[in-house]
Amino acid sequence: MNIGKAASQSGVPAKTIRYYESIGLVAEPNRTPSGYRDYDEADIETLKFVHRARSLGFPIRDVASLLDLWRDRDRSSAQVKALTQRHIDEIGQRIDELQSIRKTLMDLSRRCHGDNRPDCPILEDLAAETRR
Amino acid sequence: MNIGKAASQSGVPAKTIRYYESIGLVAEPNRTPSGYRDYDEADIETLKFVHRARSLGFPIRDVASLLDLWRDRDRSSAQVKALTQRHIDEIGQRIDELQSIRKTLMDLSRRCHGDNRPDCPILEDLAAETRR
DNA sequence: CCAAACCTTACAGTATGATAGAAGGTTTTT
DNA sequence: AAAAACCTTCTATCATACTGTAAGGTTTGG
Repeated sequence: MNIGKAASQSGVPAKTIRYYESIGLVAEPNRTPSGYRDYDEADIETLKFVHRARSLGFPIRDVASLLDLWRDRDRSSAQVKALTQRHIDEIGQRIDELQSIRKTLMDLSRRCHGDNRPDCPILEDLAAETRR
Repeated sequence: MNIGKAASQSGVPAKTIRYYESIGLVAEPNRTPSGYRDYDEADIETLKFVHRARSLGFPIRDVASLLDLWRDRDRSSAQVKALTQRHIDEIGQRIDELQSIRKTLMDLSRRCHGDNRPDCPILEDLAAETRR
């Protein structure tokens, strides 16, 4: 299966597959006599795995770890769970941060008339308030 | 006031001040006879404004707009409010996305024993499930 | 008076993860 | 057989926002 087919089967664009190969995230596939990359079913499963892990926001480094664990028949589920928990925690922190920012903005926005007059607490606060 | 002082007063690192100048976000300040950047109080206020807007997650492009509005005595508060609302919406979308990912991960994690056994629904799902 | 601690510009590199384009070879379709 | 649609490698660029480094000039403190 050539890279175009592998791309449509796995959901990972051909360009991105080559990129993943170049950074060592996925192994180099076999080649046809003419030099085309030749993917088998196992390769496609790997690409799908990577695609799903990325879509869940795992950074490339973590995807590499997950792939290693996936392939390691002696892994403990605790290792996988720990990695996942770390990622969950990081996402939680990002959410908290964004919510705090959003709340501040909404407070500011609520106090702004939003009409034709120029006075605006949003700008006033950006200009003067000492926050955090 | 030289750039080091301006940096400590405003909270924006000297390097970053020069960067902001280079992209046109802030104006070029006066120079001393020897060529040093020379900042006055108004410059510092501008830098503080930028610093606060950035800390609220406004992208540089939006900070530029806010600065323009801040300086425009004829602005309408509606313009500022609209810009802020857009930013609030964007943050809301990012939060929703992260929460959805987090929920999926927590569901997976809950089903994983997290012990010494190798079987792990997290990996199984990454390998096989067709999601979204 | 001289060394430390500033400052200057210019260029390159970091982080993160791709994506685009060029030049040229291969396969498939008509 | 020719054209369309692939594929190859290599290099560069995007987005976003800085940060680091080198080479050299200026100011400040003891």
